[in-house]
Amino acid sequence: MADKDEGPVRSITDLARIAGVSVSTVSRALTSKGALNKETRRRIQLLAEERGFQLNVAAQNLRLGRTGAIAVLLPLGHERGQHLSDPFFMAMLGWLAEKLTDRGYDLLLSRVLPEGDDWLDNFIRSGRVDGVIIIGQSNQGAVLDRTARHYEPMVIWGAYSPRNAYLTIGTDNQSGGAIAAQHLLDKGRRRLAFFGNVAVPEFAARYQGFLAALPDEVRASTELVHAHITPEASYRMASDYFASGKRPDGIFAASDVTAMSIIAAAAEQNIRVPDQLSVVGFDDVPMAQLANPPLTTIRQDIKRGAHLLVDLLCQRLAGQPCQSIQIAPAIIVRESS
Amino acid sequence: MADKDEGPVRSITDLARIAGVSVSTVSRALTSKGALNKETRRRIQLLAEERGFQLNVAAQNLRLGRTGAIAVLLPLGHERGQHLSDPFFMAMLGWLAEKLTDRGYDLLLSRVLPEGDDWLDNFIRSGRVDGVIIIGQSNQGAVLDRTARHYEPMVIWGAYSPRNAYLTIGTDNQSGGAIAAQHLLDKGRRRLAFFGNVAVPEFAARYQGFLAALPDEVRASTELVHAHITPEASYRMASDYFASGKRPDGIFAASDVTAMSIIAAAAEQNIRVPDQLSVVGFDDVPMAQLANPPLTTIRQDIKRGAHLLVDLLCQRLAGQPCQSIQIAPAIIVRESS
DNA sequence: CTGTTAGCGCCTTCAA
DNA sequence: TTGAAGGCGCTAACAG
Repeated sequence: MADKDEGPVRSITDLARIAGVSVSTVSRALTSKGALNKETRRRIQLLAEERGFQLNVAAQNLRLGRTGAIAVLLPLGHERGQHLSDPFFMAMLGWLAEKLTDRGYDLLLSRVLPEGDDWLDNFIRSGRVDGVIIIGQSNQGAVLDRTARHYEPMVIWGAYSPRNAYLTIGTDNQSGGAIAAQHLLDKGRRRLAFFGNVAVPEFAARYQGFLAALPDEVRASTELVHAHITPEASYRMASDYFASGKRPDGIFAASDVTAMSIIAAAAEQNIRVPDQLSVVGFDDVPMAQLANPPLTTIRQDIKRGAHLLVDLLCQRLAGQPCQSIQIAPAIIVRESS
Repeated sequence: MADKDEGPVRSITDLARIAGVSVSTVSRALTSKGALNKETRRRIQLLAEERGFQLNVAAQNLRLGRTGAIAVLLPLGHERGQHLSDPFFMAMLGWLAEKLTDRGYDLLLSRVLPEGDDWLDNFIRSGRVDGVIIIGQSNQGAVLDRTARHYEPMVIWGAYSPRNAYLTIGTDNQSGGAIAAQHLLDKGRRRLAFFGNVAVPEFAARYQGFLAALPDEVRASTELVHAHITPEASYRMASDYFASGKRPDGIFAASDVTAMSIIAAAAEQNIRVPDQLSVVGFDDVPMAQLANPPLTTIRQDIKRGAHLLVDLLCQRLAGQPCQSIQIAPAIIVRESS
């Protein structure tokens, strides 16, 4: 029947010629859309398989007016370091990849150095993706707000604020801070410090929740130490801090990486954790249980967060109404406190 | 001059109408390709900016017969755990993202559960990307070999073997193993063990290099402990191992994550590192210096590796000849040994 | 220097 | 049930 036409099959046109049918028939057979004789469909699908042919996704998408891809953007606004290697983001990225694949989307990964205030609009207008997930609002709240007014399919992982025009999914950072405070108080700690960069909205909320849960006299003496997010910077900051003679008995760190850096710096200066100093982290990254001593930390449910991000984005893409969600954190008590 | 035509500008056709020129003129102006009157070009670029118009990348790519994207694939063949959160891989991904962006490519991230032996061909034939970078050959050597015979633009991060038909970039794992062995010997250690899953070719090479560098009598007593890659699994394995009364004085771990798990398990059973036990890791992930004690490890130059991967892939895309490269590892001595 | 035209590979309406 | 034809947004000959 079919000509034993050799040569590579590059398009439905080729396949149609070989099968002796029209391109539209091939299209219908391979997309399983539209009415088509069962036998014809099977025959063409078989032929395609045999010849190793698959529809060209790019052309398909162009025709359908979509891209089939979702961008995951990491704005590196406040921290220039190797942000992308932060274990928290990485775990998040893993779950996002899985969830987006399940939904039939490709994941386009992009590190962004936000320059000026139209990097986001530019990216969106280039038309490479159908929607955008942004991990961490960094210091780009204004840009996000502006874009959100005219671009729907965008969801941000980060701290919630009723003032934001954009959709967020994120841990309830304030209550996380409060839990950490209560835990340190329960341990009898009274000379406290917070390590973190409060220019990052998420960290600011953790600090605020922490402070708010302390009795006045404790709060008054609580120190704020501006630690950066990379291990190196955190370590140096903690080292200098201890070297200057500061001896708090409880530290709440804005992230597990910072907490582990603090423990390392403390060990070096013979400050015993948890005997002399209790340390509480934030995130519960996989590495936290391998810290020495294993890290007490405020757990963010990363998997759930990733799922919510994708679900919400898909709702937006489907034109359904939806709203920001805060996820309740939980404390994981190990041995560092 | 130009009509003050309102309404959104969705394509070069729209913009051409507004500007009173032809579509090809707009195309030439916006791509900065082809000869064009300087003034005309400026005028159209300005107009585009003003109306917030950018070329549709998807259409552009379709026309040019490319996609502008490179896939980064993670075959999760041998380990079902959260491989994507492995810090080594993450650091690699970060550098790849940066380097590919520099080269004008998008990065398409995909976790792959290799099923059957045509997952790779299927992916490639879907035409979503111009090239493929695969992180870790896992247990998929045969699949990679077969694909490499008919698909050029593919580079693999992993162990080199002259038997492979595919291009690899990777650390010289054997010599890394040898360096670790020499270091432990120098420290006076003689009762040794290797922790790692030797079904993974990279780990097998580390083990092999390790063994080969040992004197016969030490080698004969060296134990192989089959530890998985996730922190949880490694920790459990090390815990059971120590609990069973085993007391080596030197351990070489296939990865930093495993090494840190071993240290955590040792600490729990009051085995002092490095007094009673020297531990050497592999990778030098950022976290390694935060371990307690800070981890002695065989460093892989991840940044250089990522750059080479991208460079090599681009050479392939340009049709230039190229060959596999091994990167020399270096030991970073800290306090765990 | 600029316009006209023919596709890139696919989907879909309309007709047969 | 199937085919013909137009077009998604863009680029690149080829003319003028």
